[in-house]
Amino acid sequence: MATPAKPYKDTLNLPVTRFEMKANLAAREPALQQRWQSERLYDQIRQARSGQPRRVLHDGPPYANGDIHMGHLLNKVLKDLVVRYLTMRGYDSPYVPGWDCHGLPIEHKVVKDLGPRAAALDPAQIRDLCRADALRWVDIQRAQFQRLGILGDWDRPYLTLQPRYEAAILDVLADLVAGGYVFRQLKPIHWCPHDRTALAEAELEYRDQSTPSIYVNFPILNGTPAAWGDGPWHAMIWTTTPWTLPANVAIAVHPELVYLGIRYTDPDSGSPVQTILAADLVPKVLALRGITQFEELGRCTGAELEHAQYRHVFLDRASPIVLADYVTVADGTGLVHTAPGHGAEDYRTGQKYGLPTLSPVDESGRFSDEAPDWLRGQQVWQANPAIVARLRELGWLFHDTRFDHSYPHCWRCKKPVLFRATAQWFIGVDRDDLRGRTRKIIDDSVRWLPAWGRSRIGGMIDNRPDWCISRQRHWGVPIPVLYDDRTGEPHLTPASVRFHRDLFAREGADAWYTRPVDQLVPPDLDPSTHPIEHLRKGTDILDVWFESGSSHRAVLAGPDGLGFPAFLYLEGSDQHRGWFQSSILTAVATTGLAPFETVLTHGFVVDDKGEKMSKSVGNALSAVQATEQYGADVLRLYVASMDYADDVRMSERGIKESSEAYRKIRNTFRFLLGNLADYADFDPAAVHPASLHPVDRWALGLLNSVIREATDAFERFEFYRAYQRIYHFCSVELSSIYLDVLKDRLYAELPHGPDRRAAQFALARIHEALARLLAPILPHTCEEVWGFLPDQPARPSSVHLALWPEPDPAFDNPELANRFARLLELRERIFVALETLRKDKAIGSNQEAAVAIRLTPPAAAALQPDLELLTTLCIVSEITLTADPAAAEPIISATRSRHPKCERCWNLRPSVGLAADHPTLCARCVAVLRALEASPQTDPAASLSRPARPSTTPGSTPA
RNA sequence: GGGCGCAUAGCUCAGUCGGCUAGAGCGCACCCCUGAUAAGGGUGAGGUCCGAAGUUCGAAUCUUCGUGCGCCCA
Repeated sequence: MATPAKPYKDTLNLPVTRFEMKANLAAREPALQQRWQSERLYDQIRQARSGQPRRVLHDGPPYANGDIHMGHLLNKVLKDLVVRYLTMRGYDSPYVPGWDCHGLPIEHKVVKDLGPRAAALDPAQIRDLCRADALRWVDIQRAQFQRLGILGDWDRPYLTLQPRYEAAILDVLADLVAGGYVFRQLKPIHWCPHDRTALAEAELEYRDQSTPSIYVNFPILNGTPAAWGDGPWHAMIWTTTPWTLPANVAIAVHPELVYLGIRYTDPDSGSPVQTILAADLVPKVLALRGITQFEELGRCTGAELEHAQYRHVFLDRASPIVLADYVTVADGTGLVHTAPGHGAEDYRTGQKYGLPTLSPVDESGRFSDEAPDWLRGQQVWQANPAIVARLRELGWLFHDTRFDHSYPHCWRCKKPVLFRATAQWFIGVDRDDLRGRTRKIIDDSVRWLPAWGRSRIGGMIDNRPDWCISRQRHWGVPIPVLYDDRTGEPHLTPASVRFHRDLFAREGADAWYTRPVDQLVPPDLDPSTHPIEHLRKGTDILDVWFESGSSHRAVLAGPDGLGFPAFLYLEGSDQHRGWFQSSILTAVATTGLAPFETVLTHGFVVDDKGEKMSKSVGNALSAVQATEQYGADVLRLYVASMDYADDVRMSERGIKESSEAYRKIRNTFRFLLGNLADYADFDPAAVHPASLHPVDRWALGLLNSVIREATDAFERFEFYRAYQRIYHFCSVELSSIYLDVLKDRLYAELPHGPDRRAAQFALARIHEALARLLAPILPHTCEEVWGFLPDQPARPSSVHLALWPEPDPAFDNPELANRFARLLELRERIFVALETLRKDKAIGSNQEAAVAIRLTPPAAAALQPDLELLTTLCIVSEITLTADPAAAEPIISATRSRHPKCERCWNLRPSVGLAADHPTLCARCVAVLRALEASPQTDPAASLSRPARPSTTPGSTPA
């Protein structure tokens, strides 16, 4: 290939490598992943780390539904960075991925797809369809995670639908029952009277509806401020659901709102009425009846009305006025009719004040026997007029009109739903002071990263209500309760739950649906008092948060577990409310310990404007598509580059920028490899430390600091710090300084000579350390690079079996580092001078320049010994130094060198032309050529193309 | 509406205890090289440190109140 014009080019040691500049990750990564799989890399790593100290990152299970999105990508890549780092640090760090397989979204979708046919299927058949759907998504998501290069036990994941997992859930439940935490209580839920079924929030469709709107005066018995004078006083409420009035047990006011006690004259009867209204609403409410005049008899805050008593408008019942901060003056009267059996907020208030939860409505939406005679059997909607008429007749009705508002309807039959109290199962968070004990463990025994995670989850634990663990669905783990249909009495004991646990372990939770009752009777249920013919199976399943919250039992605990507690849980910050909380509650209640030592959270993926990604807005990036287009390593680098403690901005442009950074790193590796192709020919140990140039020792000292800082960053899970440091090293310290400076030595010196070998020694060490440092972030690229390193007996076959790099104290040299810092500062000033020269077209490359520096005499004396080093660092032909007392600041001037240019090394040297046999070369190049001619074994072409590893780089044939 | 957070250059990040003209890399513009070549090198332009008020000799940094955005709850 040598052109006659440049015969000397063939005598240079130019870079040679088969490591391609073009990454082609879309094709290369899947091939590598295939290789890892067939070589069973994960198992090899497990074996290699067997017996080492364990550090387990316990995977929080994603929901098995839909393609993975950027949030999954962020989460799983962060986990992988941790696991790979721990593994390289020598820990036994298994990673068992999991999936959350039960729950409403899958069941809802399955039922929806079935349409009318769903009604004909029994629960077991629905469950079969749900299982098939969940498993299908597990397979899809598994492939998508693997495509990202996530290292884990993908052949043996944990699934919440596995019998062994379902058994573990009941194991936890049994312990909670034994601990006295589990109880049954009425709670209002959305209920469709047409379909006679419970509905989840996600199954409601809100649409506008016209309802009654009535204002009712409740007679107050006592408790109004004394200054307001004698009664009779009233409290005026507003409601759009008259049918819930039979369940009224309180009237809620806002503690800080101002209320007025007023007297107005009823336009119909002409008699005066004294009632209470929120001050802001008095004129508006009175205007409904055309009343413009009223008398203010007193005012007070809502807080002063607390505990006042009133009498129900048509029942013989006294109830209190209570405080609730959700009361507003947006609508109504500022006094809220409260029926805990018919509303979520009302229920919470009822719990707070110990009020009864009344719900005299049956499953078809008719008033039950608990309702007054005159309502019994009526559909609640149809009873509204009767109730209004009764209020009018009794004189309590202030006003009656209509109101249009958004009201929930059933997704299936499209009819309005109601809130109806039903018996639900709970975990009492105040039983045995579970709340307080959990709070103490949160405060004292868990490390939260970032630290505010503690106050976040702590506040949630402090304020959370009892945990309702029952759901009226089919796709989940049944609460194994047997009811006596004569009394409704439930049987749920530690022994009974453990009996069903063992059954589920053998047959899965399906047994509950497929086996007849007589095969489900636990040994502690006495058939003489509870005859089998009177037993019926409970139809509730467990809250899926209870399932995933039991993963510490299913995956960590026990002889086959990964180890309890886990070293780390790592999820999005929404899990303070979700998985972290359900996990710590169940773990504290059953073991007294937190299931994790450290909890690390990340923010959410948002778009380039910082707003959340959503399909409907159209700003969501596809994780699957991005991986295909740019490659997993590019996206992994992107994730590693950002501080994930806060929200993480991701955009197409960001990925492109990450892609650029990737190319820079890849090219740095490529240059290193290109200059190490013949490195296998000699023993690095044979390179004498004294042969290293100062710049080599400087670079190796820098490498030490890179290793230390990256290690420190990984230890703190601050991957972006490691990224910034490593990237800066590649881009600035290597590419633009060290490697640039090294080119003359690498290309022009004798191939096996000490100067070139010294450089290669440094490059090899840098290369190896970089490959390891970047292996967690760029597992594919580093594995590829690893295959190009010269073979050594001690090196593992995969970089992922290798250990994390260690700094070599022999290269720590602060004095040298300081010297270089000063020289590099001077170098920058020189470059500014060269730039002027270049603009003037006086020079092209730095090699053509001659630099003159004037310094004060002491400064000049200090620089003198490093003058040659500075010349090398600047890649100029010569630098002259003059002492000048006037040069307070360095005075730098540059010209084109007057020496001729060496045709081989392109330096401008006075020695060019001195040798008669090589009239266009400098003395150094002449000497190198003569040495090459004298030593027959050094054929640079053959040497440079020798493959580093025969297996991956088949030898090229010397020309 | 409440709880927990975040806000420094177009992007990703530094900025110690309150103390120099607020830094780096990328990107961008311009230039060089053509022996890392769909590479490589250089120079340069980019900042209302989210806003306002306060504390202080001095605030990106501390305090308060806002604004925007996120998660969770209502």
